[in-house]
Amino acid sequence: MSTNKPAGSKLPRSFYLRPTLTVARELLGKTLVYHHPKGIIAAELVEVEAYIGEEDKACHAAVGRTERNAVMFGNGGFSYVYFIYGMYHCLNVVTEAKDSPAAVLIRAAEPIFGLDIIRANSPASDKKYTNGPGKLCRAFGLDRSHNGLDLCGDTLYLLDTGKRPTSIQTSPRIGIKKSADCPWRFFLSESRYISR
DNA sequence: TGTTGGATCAACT
DNA sequence: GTTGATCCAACAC
Repeated sequence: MSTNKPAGSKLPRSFYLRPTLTVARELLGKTLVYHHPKGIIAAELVEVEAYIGEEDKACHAAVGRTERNAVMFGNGGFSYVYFIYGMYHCLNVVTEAKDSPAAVLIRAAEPIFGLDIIRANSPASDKKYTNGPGKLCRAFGLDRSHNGLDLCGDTLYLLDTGKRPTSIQTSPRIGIKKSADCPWRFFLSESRYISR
């Protein structure tokens, strides 16, 4: 038996308006859903990182509000997608209330739906499609045009499937040079889809 | 108007 | 462990 869409209840705005570290931890095990032009893609989140406010030197909001990071200064529950290193995009979930700039970077996920589309978006040589923020966005077909989407809308959103992960671990964030010692990376230690 | 470096990844040594 | 690919936002001038 097969389904034609992932099951679960969409996370409400109130989920995102809480403290960023709480949101980051609770995002693990949730299902990211994207209504791609070719069909529905979904993956279960297994690795995230928190970027919190203007005090966090690694957070893009540390330089103050700019055109690029403006969405982080808005209300929680929106997408923040940026382009980096000339070839990759990264997907973030904006958290906390307006004027409290913070976000959670989606680093890795386990594909559970729309594998044919993910495969079509990825290089044929690639075996792991979503074990890193750049690869995950490529697999989903996300780019800067998806910046600022309302995650309480019907294009890009997260589902609570009722799953409650038990093996959550923390570590310092990966790939940054500023404030690299903050243990704000959360991941499911038993997952085979973690980055690195 | 020009320069620089980054929340990455893969392919090297 | 190091490096190249390759774009754009931020900042210096």
